[in-house]
Parts: sequence; structure tokens; C-alpha cells
Amino acid sequence: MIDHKSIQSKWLSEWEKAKLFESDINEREGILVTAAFPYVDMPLHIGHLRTYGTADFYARYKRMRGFNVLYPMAFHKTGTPILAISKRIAANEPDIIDVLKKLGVEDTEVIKKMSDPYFLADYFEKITEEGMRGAGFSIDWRRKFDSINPFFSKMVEWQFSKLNEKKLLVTGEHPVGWCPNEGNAVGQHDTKGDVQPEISKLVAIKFKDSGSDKYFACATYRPETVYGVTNLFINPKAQYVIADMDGTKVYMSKDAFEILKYQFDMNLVSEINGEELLAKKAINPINGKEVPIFPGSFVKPDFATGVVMSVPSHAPFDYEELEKLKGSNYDTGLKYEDYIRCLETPDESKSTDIPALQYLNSKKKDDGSYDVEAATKDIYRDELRRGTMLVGDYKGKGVSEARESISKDLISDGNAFEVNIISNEEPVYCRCGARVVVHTVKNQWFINYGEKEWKEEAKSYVPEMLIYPEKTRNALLAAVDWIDLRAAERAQGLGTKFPFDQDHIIESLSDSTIYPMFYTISNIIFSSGAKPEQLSGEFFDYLVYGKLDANEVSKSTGIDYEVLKKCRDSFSYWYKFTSRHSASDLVFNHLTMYIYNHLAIFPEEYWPKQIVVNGLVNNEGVKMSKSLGNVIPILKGIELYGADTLRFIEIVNSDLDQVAEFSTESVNSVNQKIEYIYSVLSKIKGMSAGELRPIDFWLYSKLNRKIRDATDMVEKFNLRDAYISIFYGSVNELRYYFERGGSNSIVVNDFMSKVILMLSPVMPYNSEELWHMIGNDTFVSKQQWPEPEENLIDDSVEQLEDMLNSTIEDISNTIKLTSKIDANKGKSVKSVKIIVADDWKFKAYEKLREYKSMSKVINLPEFSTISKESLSKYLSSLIKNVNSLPDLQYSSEDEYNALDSSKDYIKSKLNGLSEVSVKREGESDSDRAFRASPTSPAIILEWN
RNA sequence: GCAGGGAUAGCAAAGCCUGGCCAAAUGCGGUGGGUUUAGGGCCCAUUCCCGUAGGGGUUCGUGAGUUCAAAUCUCACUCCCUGCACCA
Repeated sequence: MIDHKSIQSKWLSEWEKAKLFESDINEREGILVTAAFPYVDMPLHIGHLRTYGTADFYARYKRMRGFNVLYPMAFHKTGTPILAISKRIAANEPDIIDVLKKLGVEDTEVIKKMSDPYFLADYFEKITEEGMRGAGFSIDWRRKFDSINPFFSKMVEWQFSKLNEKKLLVTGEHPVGWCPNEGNAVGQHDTKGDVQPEISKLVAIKFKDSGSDKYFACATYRPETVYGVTNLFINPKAQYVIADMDGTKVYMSKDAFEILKYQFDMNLVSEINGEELLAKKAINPINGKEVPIFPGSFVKPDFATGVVMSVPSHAPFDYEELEKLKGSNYDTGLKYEDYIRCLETPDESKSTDIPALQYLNSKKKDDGSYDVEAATKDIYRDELRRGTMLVGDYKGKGVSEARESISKDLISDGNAFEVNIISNEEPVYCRCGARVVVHTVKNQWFINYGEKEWKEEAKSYVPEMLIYPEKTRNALLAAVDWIDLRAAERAQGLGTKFPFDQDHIIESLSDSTIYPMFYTISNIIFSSGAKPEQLSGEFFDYLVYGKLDANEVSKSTGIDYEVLKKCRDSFSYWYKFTSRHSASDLVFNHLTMYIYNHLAIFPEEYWPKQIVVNGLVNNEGVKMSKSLGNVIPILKGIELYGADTLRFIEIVNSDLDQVAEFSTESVNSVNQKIEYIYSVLSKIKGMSAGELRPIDFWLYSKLNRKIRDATDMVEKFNLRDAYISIFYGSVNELRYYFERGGSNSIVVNDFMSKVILMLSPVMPYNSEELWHMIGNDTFVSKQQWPEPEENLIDDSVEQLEDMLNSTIEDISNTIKLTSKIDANKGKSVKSVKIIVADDWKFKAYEKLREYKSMSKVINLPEFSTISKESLSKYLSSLIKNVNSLPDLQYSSEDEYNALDSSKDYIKSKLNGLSEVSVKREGESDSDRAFRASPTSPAIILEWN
């Protein structure tokens, strides 16, 4: 067994002693590798290892390719989650304490102290750093900082002053989830059960009361069906009110009023019974038609406005309700022709002309009742997709187009307004217990990612970046196109004050878009003695644009001239080539904003060059999440499974864009192979050098082919395939080499050292250990990546091994099949004759590959001595695969020698054979000898 | 709804961009065997159907199309997953 722990701690301290990963500018080409910094409201878990590990892999690989690589790290503390957790700890909520305990925070004293958000953040920062060091990340820790650092804030302020200069900040209104009790916005972590309040938009169409100046506000998702309204529904048991909205009096349910008053400026005029409303008539604004008000038992007073327009031809709920009213005081008396069809719908069933009924019929349950919910879902979907308008201004148009236009028209004519509602299936409650409503925030500042020129620039830049995996480019393009206004500031949380509203702080995604630049100067600034306020706008203008000269900036900021120069040199060196790494969940927010902000603020030479996006990590097939309680903190994971093993599984064991599957099973499988590699190393001592045999050349060929191909794959971030070859492939090749009798110490040593080099970016600890075991006293982390020796890649030696193995397989198959023959019952195969195809077959094979025509080959003079019959018989067996015949790199003689010298091996693979002989086709008198063909010798079994 | 991704053998998953060496990698599970074999591990064989000689047949969500040739390209359809605003 390998002692992971001592290997890890040994090399970790060696690396740190040697300051191996502290990088400064030099004459070589530089690469700045950054990963989205971790949010420190909990310890890092093994899922995070994927992103930081992939970045680390890249950093280590590029170092081995001769680049000067900087991989720095920092910590994100801005925003509300840290505050929210501290608050919950202060309130002694048992849930959160449970979660912390599961995450390995056992000490109740420590937990108590975490009611201080700064303590909590510092605590997890420390644990996070420890985890990253343990994972073997090659980080330059001199440069670390966090996002509430006052120096950092100066950079963010500068960023926003630039955005503002470019008129990319705008103000406006914005709907948010809101707690009426606490009077603040609520996000996911502020709600019971951590549900995200979802806001969706409906249109409330105003139907005028025919007997007064008041309006019924009918909220609907389907304004295009307004042509088909036969009546309105209200809930007769509910209390209604008359509300004054900007001078317009509107009927709505009392519950609705209580919710919507946070969204609209409105006053309660008076209350009114639902029953009273039933006597009224309402006028449809689209056609002036007067319609009655009916009681609707299904109308929820707390949903939207509590008033619903009824479209029985297209809404199953409305249809059913009207059917129920038949025979009551509210007998509708509607005849079929009264159901107003406003859409042509695609349902082909001709049982009825009323679409709503068609869909109800298709959802009839066993007891004869309808599944109204399901019918509604179906008709909604189908009509949206394929319905066309039969009436109105948009007659002939598709529903999706008509819906948008009609609601726009209604609104601009003052006949409707938009209503936002919390659209979660279940009501959402704030942790304080109050029900979350929608509130419209006024004077909200936004970053305007919809700004036309900016968007165009971003859209044309995305295709120019290096993006891995390639399909992320599509997602990024879509995201860049889609993103519009984005709130830039908010009322609560940790972070930098918003420059144009000092009571607010900058929203935490917006403050972490250009910060990779800060890594290039953080260590210089921190050790310079400069004060935060000295990092003025001029400082950053000088740093990024080279504006003014260092003397003047030094004068105005008081920062030492040399320090300024150093900052500028460092920034302009490192920022020329940056590689940004994150998990796929940040594509639609952080990465998109990262691109936009860089484009807006930086000169083109410092724009982002490369983005690498990795998938998430599952634990035993299940998504890892705090709430599921299946996260493994990284320090614990390293202790249990070993850092290298975790790294291997998460970084290279699955495709970049796929979910990585972590399981103890995979841990075992990787560990076993690591141990096999160790065991081979200890075996080398017992071997000796000596003359190279074919199997040695085979191993060299495999090795160099591997180096060549795997390097190509790594360059394209095709890490999984590369390491299947480097790790799994090498283990298999070594096993095969020994099985075939290979035992050359020099060959094995060469093979191992190159494989160890290639393993080192993924498994730095064990590679370092193995590297020293084979007699090196340098750091493997500082070595060059191996170069393939093309002249050692030998197709023929590999093809001959393949031929040998497929021949063995054929023999084994044949024995199995023929043992079923009656004549062979009770017998076994005594000996096998292997007959190698004659040389002319090899030649004809080549010619057929070249000409792809049987007749051409048959008529070649060189085959004149061969009987036309056997020649054509042979060629016809090849012709159907003529386009896929492999290029054979060996001769009949080679094949003969390879088989003849491997008779013992063949015997060993086929149990119970007493004799194996190899003959040339021309020397054999067997009537099956003609079947021999290149790569596929004839096989003759003898039974007794 | 909008946007992105997906549907492959018992399961998971590769292949699809760049059509043909694809009955389709790999892992798990199943079956048989081996290993002085408690268990586990490891090793070998086998795991769509048929087959008395290494062969043949039918497959890659559904339907159509392009092509000498389609898991791979085009179109339509059905279903599934993820994100959607203050939340990192």
C-alpha cells in the first residue's frame, strides 16, 4: 500500500521550501491562469476541486512546455450569503448548525463566533486555502486577497467610474421578491427551504364596468384569447375591493390588493362583496362587447388580481366551469356558436368544434371526469406553437407573435397593464415567516449589457477567443446575446460601496469581473506600504492604459515611482495571455459579464484570450449539494482518498464538458493502477539491460505514439482521451509487455520516466515520488514535457502484435464453434496449424488498396504467374471493404516470423494445446490453406 | 415562455463536428472459469439474434430525406435535463 499522506506532506513542504510556484515576470512567454475565486461561506468540497484542479493541470502542463505560468488565488466574500448564514447562526437555527457540523465544523465555540460574518469568512478562507494547498495546487500564495479588501474596492470603484464614463450604467425600475415584514429584497438564501422566488409577468386587461367608471382587471397569460371572452369570473366567496391606481378605479380581490400594493402605487377606496359584483356587466375593450360576471369556484383570490376573463372555447377550466353553471341561476344559455373561437388550433379530432372540449376529451379519466390541468397544459402548448389567429388585427398570424403584439397594443391604449407575480407552485415564505411578494424597486442602477455597440463588440469577439470545450462557445454566444440589464447595486450585503449611491453596495457578480488584473499587482502593492486611498483613478489609468507617466502618477498618488513601474510591467506582462477557468454554471452570468467588462474597460491587447469551462461533479451518481448533505469537504476527501486520486478522477477521468462521476469504486480502480506502477518500478531492479527484442521495440513504439497523440489531445483539452492513453493505456501495455516476456530494464525505465512526466500535471505528488524513485534528484514539476521520438513509432511491429492477438482470438473462436460438431464431440484440439498467406497476396492487397479495382489488379503483369482463379477469389474477399483496408506495413515473411517466434505465447493463451506449428501457404498441402490472407492466416485444427 | 444541452445495447457512458476499419470503446451489472478459492480482490472468457470453421442478420428516441453508404448530415415530431436577475 502506498502511504499517500506522507508522500503528500513530504513533497508539499519540499515545493514550498523551493518556492516552486512563485512566479514573476521574466523573458519567457507568460500565462496567467485564473479560476473563478471561491465564495467562502462554507469549506471547499471535492466538487470544487474540478475547476481549480483543471486550472492547476493547465498551469502545470504549460510550465512543462516552457511557459512562465502564474496561478494565483483569492477569496470571494461580497454579497449576502455570508451575512445570511451568520444571521442564522446568531438566531441559533438548528438546521444551519447541522449543516456546519456535517461540513466538519464541530467546535460549538467556533460556530458561535460565526455569528460574526467576518469571523465566518476568515475561518472558511483559512480552511479553503488549506484544502487548496493539500490538493497540490501550484498557486502563488503571495498574491492572495479577498473581495472586501479595501485595495480591491478601489479597483472596483475605478471599474464603475469607467462604466459610468462610457454611459453603460442606467437607472430604472426592477421587480424583486420582497418581504413585506422586513421591508427588504429576498433571494434564495432568505427564504424558507431555500427556494428561489420566481417572478413571472402577466397582462391584466381592463374590462370597464358598464354601469360605472370602474374597471375589472383580468389577469391572463393569454391576452390573445381576449376575442373569445364570453364572461368574467370572480370568486363569490372572496372579499373584493375598489382600488385607486393613478386615478383609475379597479376591482380586484382584497388578497390581490394586499399583495399588489407593493408593486403599484395604489389606494384602497372601498371594499365590496364578491356577490355584489355578480350583478354587473363588463365591456370587452377589444370589441366593445358586453359580458356578464359569473361566479367561478376555481378563481383563487390570492392569485394575480382575483378576476379572470372566461374563454370557454380555448380554456378548459372556463369551459368546465360554465358547464357546471348550467341549470343554476347563472345558466349561461351558451350555445355552441356562442363559444367564440379566436384561434385555429391543430387538434385533428373532429368530435367537437370547441378546442377546449377536444382537449378535455383527450384527457378523460377512467371515472369519466376530466384532467383539466393536463388539458390546459396541452392546449396552451399546442396553440402557442401551432395556433393561428382567426380574428382581429393579427388575423392569420401565429399565436406567439399575436400574443406579444396584442398585449403591447392593449397596454399602449391604456386597456391593460403588466402584473408581476411570484410564480412558484407553492407560496414562498421569508425566513421571518411573511409571504414573499413582488416589489418594484425604483431608481435601481443597472449595467446595461443591452447597449447596442457593446453587445455587437462582445458578439464579434467571442468567436475570436480560445474556448474549451468548443461547444461552450455557442452557449457563450447565446449568453452574450441574451444578457440585458443587470442590477449593479443592492441595499444589503458585504462589498464595495456603490459610488453613485453610498447607501448601497455593488452587486457581487459585478464586482468580480475584472479582478484577475488585481493578481498581477496585489503582492507588489501589499508589500509597498501603500494605502488603499492612494490607488486612485489615476493609478489604475496608468496601470491599464499607461496614461500619464510614472513620475506624474507618483506625484499625484504618493506611490513610489519604482512600485508604479513594477505594477505596470507586471500587469502588461501577465495580462497579455490569460486563461480563465470556471465551472459550467457560470457561463450565463460570470463569464458573460467577465467578457463584457473587459471589452468595455481594457485596451484590446488585454482582452480575455482563453476560457476553459468544466462540468460539475457527482458523488456516487448524485449531484453534490449542501442541502442533500452529500458534499465531501476537500480536506476530508484528500485524507480519505488521496489528493492525486481525487485529482485524477475529477480532472481527467471525464470529458471537460461532462459531469465527473466521483465514486469510491473509481477511487479504488485508480489507486490500484497507481500501485501497479509502483510495483513495476520495484521490479526494474530485478531486470537487466540487453539486446532489444521485437517486444521492446513494440513498447517503444507504443510509448512514442502515446506521447505524440496524447500531447495533441492535451493541447485541445481532450484530457480524458489523453489520460486513458497515458495512465490506463500504459498500465495495460506494461502488463502485456511482461506477459510477452519483455524484461529489459532500460526499456522499462525509459517508458516509466516519460509516463511519470506526463502523469505529473494530474498526479503531482506520486509523480514526484516516482520520479525520485527512478533515480532523479530534480523536481518533476520543473521538468520538460517529453517529446515523441518519431523514428521509434513503428507501425509494423505494432501491427504484427495485433495480428498475433487477433489470430489467437480467431483460433479460440473457431475451436469453440467447431466443438459443437458431432464428429468432434468428446474430442479436443490436439494441434493447430497456422498458415501464413503467400507473398503475392500481400502484394495484391497493396495493389487493391491503391487501385480499388479488381480487374486492374488481376491484369497487372506482376501477377501473371498466379492463377486467375485464385487471384480473383482472393481479391473478391477483400473488395467489399476496399475503402477501409488498413495500410499494411509488413511482409509475408514478417508475419511468418512473428507467428513462428510466438508459438509458446500462442500455446499459453490457448489451454490444452500440445502443438502449434506455423507454415507458409505455398508449403502447405491443406485444402484450407487458400483461406490465408494478410493479417488473417488460415487455421487448421486437428482433433483427437 | 426564452436560452443552452441531451435521447446509443440490462444500466451508465464514448462515438456524432471531420458519413465508410461501428455489432458500436469503456465501466458496472449478469453468466462461466481460474487464482491453495471464507468474503473481497485479482485474472480469463462470455453477455442483440442466428450459425456444424473465423460467417450472416437486425440495431443507436420517432418519422421522413440526402447518399453507393447514416448512430454520424438535413428537416419535422416526441420526451428529458439545466439556467433565467440581485442569486453566488
